[in-house]
Amino acid sequence: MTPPSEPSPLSPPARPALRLVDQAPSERADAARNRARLLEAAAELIQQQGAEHLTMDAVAAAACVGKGTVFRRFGDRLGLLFAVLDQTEQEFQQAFMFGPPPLGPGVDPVVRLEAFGGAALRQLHANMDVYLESDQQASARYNAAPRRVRARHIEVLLRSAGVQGDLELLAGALLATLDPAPVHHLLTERGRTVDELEAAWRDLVARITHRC
Amino acid sequence: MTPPSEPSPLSPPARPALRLVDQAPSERADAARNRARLLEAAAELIQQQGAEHLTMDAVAAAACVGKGTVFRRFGDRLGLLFAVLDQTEQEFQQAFMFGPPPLGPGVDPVVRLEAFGGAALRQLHANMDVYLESDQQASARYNAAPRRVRARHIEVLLRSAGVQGDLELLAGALLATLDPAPVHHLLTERGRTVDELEAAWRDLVARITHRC
DNA sequence: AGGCCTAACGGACCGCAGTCCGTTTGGTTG
DNA sequence: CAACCAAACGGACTGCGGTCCGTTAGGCCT
Repeated sequence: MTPPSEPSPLSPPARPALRLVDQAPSERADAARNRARLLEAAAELIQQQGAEHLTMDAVAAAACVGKGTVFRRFGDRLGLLFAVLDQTEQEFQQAFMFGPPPLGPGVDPVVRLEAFGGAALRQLHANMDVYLESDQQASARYNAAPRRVRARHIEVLLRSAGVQGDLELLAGALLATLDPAPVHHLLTERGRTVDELEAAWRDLVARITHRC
Repeated sequence: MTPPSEPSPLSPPARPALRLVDQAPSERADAARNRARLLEAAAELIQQQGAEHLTMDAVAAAACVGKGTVFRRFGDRLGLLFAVLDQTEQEFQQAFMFGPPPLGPGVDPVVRLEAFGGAALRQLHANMDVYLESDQQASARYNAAPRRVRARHIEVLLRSAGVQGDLELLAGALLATLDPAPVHHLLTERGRTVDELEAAWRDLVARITHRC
C-alpha cells in the first residue's frame, strides 16, 4: 500500500509541491526534526551508493531514528524518493511558472512548450538514477517483446503514410498513449471512457500524420 | 534482477512473441511440462484472486513444483506476468500483422493506425489488472503532484496557443514523452542523445500545435 | 541396458519493504 | 506545575521476492 487517501498522517509537508499559503496543521517539533534528518540521511546515502541501493533500514539507522518513523513520515519507499526529488522539482516548478522566459511567462506559448521539454529532459538526465528508482521495472517494460513489435508496427505505418521525421520517437510518443498506467488512470480517476480515449488517439494520429 | 542478457535459460519459448522459425534450443520434457503447469496455475490463481495477490510461492505450490523452478522458468514475478499475457498478445500481433483490415494490411496506413490504437485500448481494458500489475507504481506516478503540475502547465500552454481538442489527453501524450523510463531507454539502449530527444520534442510540439 | 553429463529441480535461506503495538513525549489545559 | 492525551516513536515481526547449492533425472552415446 502507498499512502492512504487524504486524511492520512502523511503529506502535510510530505509532498509540498506547491503549498504557497501554509495553513499547515502544523507538525510536532520532533516530527519536523526527524523529517529533516531523514531527508538529509537519504540524500547522503543516495549520493554515496546510488538510489538503487537505498534501503529504508539504512536511512533509519543513518538518521538515528526507528524504522517505523521512516514509514510514518513518507508512507513507503516511493514516498521517500519523491520527497527527495521534491526539492529539485520545486525549483523547476518555480522556473516554468514564474521565472524568466523562455521557460516562464512572457513569450509565445509554443516557445515555452519547447523550452519546457528541454528543461525537463535535462533535469531528468541529471538525476536519472533517482527518477528511475521511483519508476521501476522501466527497462523490463521497454525491452519486452510485445512493446518492440508494436513500436515497429507503428513506425512502419507512419513511414508508409509518408510521415517525415524521427519515426522511432514519434512511434514511441504514440505508443506511450496506450500504456496501461495512463489509460487506467484516465479510466478510473479522470472518469474518461474507452471511446473518448479512442477518439483522442485518432486525433493524435491525425495531427502527427497530416502533412501541413 | 530481471532476465539476464540473452543466452539465459529463459525465453526460448518464454517470450516467444514472434518466433516463426523455431530453431529452438529445445526444452527438456520435464521443463516443458512444468512451464505448462505453472502457466496454468498462475492463470487460475489470477482469475480467482486477481493478479495483485499472486505470489510466487502460491504459484509454485499450486503447480506442485519447487519455488526455484518458477524463478528458473520465468526469471522473476514480472517475467511470469508477461508470460501469462503473452498468449493474448500473440493473437493481437497476428491480427495486426497478418489479419484482415482495418487492423491488418490492405488499407490506408492511417486507417490501420487508428484501428490499432482502438484494438490495443480494448485489449488493455479487458485484462487491466494483469497489465497494471506488470506496470506497478503506476497510480503513485500518475497522482504525484509534480506530474499534475506539469500536465496542467502544458495544458494551459496548449490552450493559449489556440490548440483545439482534448487538451488533457494531448498534454498527457506530450508529457509521456518526458517520462524517466522511455528517456532512459532511449539514451542508454538506443544510443540517442539528449539533443536528439529535444529535437524530437520540438517536432512533436510543432505537429500538435500547428493549425492545419 | 548401462553410464555419463548436464540441465532441471526444490526448498532452506536471505534481505528488505511494510505492519503492529506497547512505550515515550511534545504540547496544552486547568 | 501537574496531569492528561494525542501524536510520534521504535524495533520486533511478518510476508514475499529472489538466491544458492546440494540432489535428481532426462537424454544421449556406447
